[in-house]
Amino acid sequence: MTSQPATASNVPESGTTERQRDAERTRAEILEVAQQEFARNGYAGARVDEIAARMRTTKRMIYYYFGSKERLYIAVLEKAYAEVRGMERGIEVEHLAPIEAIRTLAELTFDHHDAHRDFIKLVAIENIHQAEHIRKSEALANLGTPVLDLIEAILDAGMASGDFATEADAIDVHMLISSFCFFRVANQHTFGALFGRDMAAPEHRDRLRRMVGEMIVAYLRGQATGT
Amino acid sequence: MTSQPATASNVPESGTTERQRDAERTRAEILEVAQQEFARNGYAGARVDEIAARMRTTKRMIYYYFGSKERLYIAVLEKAYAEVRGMERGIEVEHLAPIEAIRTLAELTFDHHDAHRDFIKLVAIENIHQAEHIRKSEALANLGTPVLDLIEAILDAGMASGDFATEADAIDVHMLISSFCFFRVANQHTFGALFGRDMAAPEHRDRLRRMVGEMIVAYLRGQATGT
DNA sequence: TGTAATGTACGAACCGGTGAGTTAGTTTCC
DNA sequence: GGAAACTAACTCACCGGTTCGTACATTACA
Repeated sequence: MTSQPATASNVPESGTTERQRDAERTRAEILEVAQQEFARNGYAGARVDEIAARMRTTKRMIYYYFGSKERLYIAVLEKAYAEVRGMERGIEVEHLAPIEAIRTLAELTFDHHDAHRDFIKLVAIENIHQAEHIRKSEALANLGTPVLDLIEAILDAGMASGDFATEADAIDVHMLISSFCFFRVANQHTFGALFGRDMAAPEHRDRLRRMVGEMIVAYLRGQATGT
Repeated sequence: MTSQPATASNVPESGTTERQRDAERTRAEILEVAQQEFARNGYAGARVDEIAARMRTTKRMIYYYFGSKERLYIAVLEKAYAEVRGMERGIEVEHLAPIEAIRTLAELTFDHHDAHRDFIKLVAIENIHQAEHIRKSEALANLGTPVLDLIEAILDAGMASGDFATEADAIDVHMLISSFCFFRVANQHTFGALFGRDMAAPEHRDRLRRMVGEMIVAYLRGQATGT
C-alpha cells in the first residue's frame, strides 16, 4: 500500500509545523506544474517524469503525495474548478439594471475564459474522456455553480421590469454565454488554421467581447417583431 | 525504406483493378476504425494495436498504408473535414427570406454537429494539440469553408432589405452559431456532471435547436432600442 | 527514537515501429 | 492461351525505447 500524506485536506490548519507547510507548498507546486503538463498534452500524453523534471521534487514525491497519475489529474481538476467557483462568487452585478447586469456578466465570463486557458483545455480534455474523472471526484460531482443563482435573479428582474421579453432558463442562458467564450479560446487553433483569423489577437478579442454582450442582450430582449 | 502503396491519390481512378479496389476498401476501413479510436482516446491515448485488433487487418498493414501513427491521424482529420465541407455545400437557403435563411442555417448547423460527434471530438483533440497536425496537412491548411459565402450573402440581403440592423462580419456570425452547437456536444459530459442536465437528451436538444435560431435572429435584428 | 519525507534504482508491461520473407493478382512476352 | 516475370498486398516475429509505478534504503525533523 502506498502511504498517504499527513494533510488530507487542502486547507492549511492553524496548528501546522514548518515541515507541514513545506510539504503543502510542495503539493501546490506539483499541482501547478501538473496542470500545465496535463493541459498541454492531455491525460494520456502527459508524462509524470516530465512533471517531476520541471520541479525540484522527484517523481517519487509525486507518488508519495498523490498516489497515482489519475489521482494527480483529479486533484488538478478539483483545484482548477475551485478557482473558477471562487471567481464566480466575486461577481457583483446586483446594483445594475437587468440589461447592464447580464451584459456585464457576459463580458466578465469572457474575460475569465480569456485569462484561464489551462482551465479551458482541462475541460476539453475531460470531455474527451466523457467526464469519467470528474465523476470519480466527490468534490466535483453535481457541484453546480454560483452564477446560476445570479442569472436567475437577473432574469427575474428583467422579466419584472419588462426589459426582457424572452422567457429563458438560467442554465440555457449560462450555456449560451459560456459556449461563445469557451469556443473562442478552445477552438482558436483550428479556427485560426482554417480561416486565417487569430481570435486571440487583441483587435478581435475586443470586438468579440462586445459581441457576446450584445448577443445575450438581443436574445433576452427578443420578440421584437413576429416572424 | 518503407514502400508506399500504389494509389497515391485518394480518388479511385477508372482503370483500377479489383486488387486496388480491395486495398482502397481496406484503407477506408482503417480510417473508419481509426477515427473512432482517436475520437475516443485522443491522439496519445489511441492505440495502433487496438485499431488493428478491431479489424481484419494487422498493425503491419496500417503502417504499410499510412506510414506512421501521426500520418494516420492526419488522414483521419482530412477525411472528417472533407465530409463537413461536402455537407456544407449541400445547404440550400437562397430561396428563403434573410431571417428565415439565417435561422435555417443555424438549425442545420445544429443538426450537423448533433450528427457528427466524432468529428467534434477530433476538433477538440486537435485544438489541445494547438492544431499542429492540421498545419502539417496541405489539404487542410487555410481551407476556409463554403458556408462563409452563404452567410455573407444572407447578411447582405438582410441589410439591404432592412431585416438586419446589426453590421456583422460573416466569420463572426459563423463563430456565433458554431460555438453554441459545438459546445452543446463537446462539453455535454462535464456540463452534465456539473449541472445534472443531459444536453443531448431529446427534450433539451429540441429546445436548444430552436434557441440557436432565435439567438442569431435576435442578434442580427439587434439595435431595437438604445442602451 | 519514531515517523514523515526523500533519494536511488529498477521492474515489467506497454507500444510504436520494422526486417524479412510469402502470397497472389497482374502484366509481359512468346 | 499460357508460362514466366513482376510486384502490390499481406503475414509473422520481433525490437528497443518509454513510462507508470514501486521496493528499499536513508535522511531530517519533532
